Amino acid sequence: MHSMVNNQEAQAQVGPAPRPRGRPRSFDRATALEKAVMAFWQHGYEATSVSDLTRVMGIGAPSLYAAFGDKRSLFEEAVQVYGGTYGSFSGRALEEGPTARAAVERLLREAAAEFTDPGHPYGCLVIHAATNCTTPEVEDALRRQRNANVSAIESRIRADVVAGELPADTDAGALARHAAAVFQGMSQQARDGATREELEGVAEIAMAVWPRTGTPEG
Amino acid sequence: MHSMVNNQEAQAQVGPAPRPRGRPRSFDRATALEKAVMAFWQHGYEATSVSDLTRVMGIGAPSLYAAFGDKRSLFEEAVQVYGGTYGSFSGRALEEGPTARAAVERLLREAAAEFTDPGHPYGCLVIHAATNCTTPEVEDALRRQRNANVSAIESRIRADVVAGELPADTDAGALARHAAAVFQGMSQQARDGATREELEGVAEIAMAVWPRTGTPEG
DNA sequence: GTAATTCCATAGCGGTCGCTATAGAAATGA
DNA sequence: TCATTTCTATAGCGACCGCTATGGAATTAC
Repeated sequence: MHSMVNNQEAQAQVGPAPRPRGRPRSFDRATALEKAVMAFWQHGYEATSVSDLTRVMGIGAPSLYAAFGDKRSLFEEAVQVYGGTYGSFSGRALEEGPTARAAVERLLREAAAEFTDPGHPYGCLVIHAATNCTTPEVEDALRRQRNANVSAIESRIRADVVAGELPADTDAGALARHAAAVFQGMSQQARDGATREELEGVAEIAMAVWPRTGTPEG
Repeated sequence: MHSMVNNQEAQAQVGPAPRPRGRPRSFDRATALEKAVMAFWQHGYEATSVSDLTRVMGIGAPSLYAAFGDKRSLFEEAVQVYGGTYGSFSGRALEEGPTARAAVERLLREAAAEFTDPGHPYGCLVIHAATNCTTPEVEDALRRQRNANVSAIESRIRADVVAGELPADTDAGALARHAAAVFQGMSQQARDGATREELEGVAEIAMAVWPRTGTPEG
């Protein structure tokens, strides 16, 4: 009974959704979740109390637990929403960029804009929301995600090396780690008050380190 | 009576230190403070409870409050100790480097070693210890310190520009912010498990962006 | 030795944490 | 309308938070 998940949410899009008996939920789940994303994004996992969450989500504590399980599940779901919306630009940049260089350049340039967008908290949720966290599982989950992003950049670079787009002696791991460090540093700078233009300057400077071969310009 | 500071610590090195009456403290203040530095460094300000502190410092709560005021004062003192020891390399690098380029190169290279030293927590206390902090004064204090470091790098670069060591059109602010972003990103990477060698690779790549004039090589 | 002083350990303060039992209100199918 | 179902709000659980009053032990000056 304790760890029982509300199977109402679990089985999405199965059949014509037979109207459940009894009183329906009086708040919009997605809207409330979006509010939770913002709270976690701004204050981090632990510094955002359930009391804070119920206030910004506009619901009572029992409703929160009925709809989202517990605080940790809500956070995990919030991270997932973030990754599918505000944070999706990074994956898109790496996938759609014609070259690794173009992909990373787009990654950093869009990060400058995204990290300083006044429409939401500054910086990257994945980078900051689980730092100084007394729940190791939560901290580790986001750490794994960050390291996976580094690996994704490295894979993109490695693909360009084998394709001859980058020199054969390119240190893909180091180059990827450098890009990730700049990315993460930009997020920190955004939190510390840097403007979009300033971060774009950082991105531009960082891109100067890339080796140029393959398509000789001019 | 409440905000009374122990004037025993306040007036240091004034006269031959007349032995205070009563039972002397039975623990070494500096040693206990060092333990607090480590705890705050590893877990951050809020995630380190007074209970954690008394345990690692090996003293009772009343002793802690008598010797250090309150948790926040202890943290501020810990930050000061950090800045004068483990974190002092950054200031030294900027002061002692013959050129801005050499200074930043030394800054990043020593950061790679310092951030991954197995003898203490990874990364930089100033960067991480006050993130996701519900006490704005604490968070702001470290933010100001980080931004002051960016300004220090910028000043060092600007000095080289006026000295002709760097091109006149050098964007000192952007170059400084880039170095700071790499520095902060390296700290994050260290926390996420990057090795010293990996961070040295990042530092080396990052240094490739620097313009070269003044002393033409060869 | 004696009195004065300061240490420290225990125990507990009010407050907040994440979480939940309870029960009344609201919306359902019949 | 009625009985059923599920919502929500209040209130409170035990645990921990930062912090401190109390009192006995330890060390001092005399």
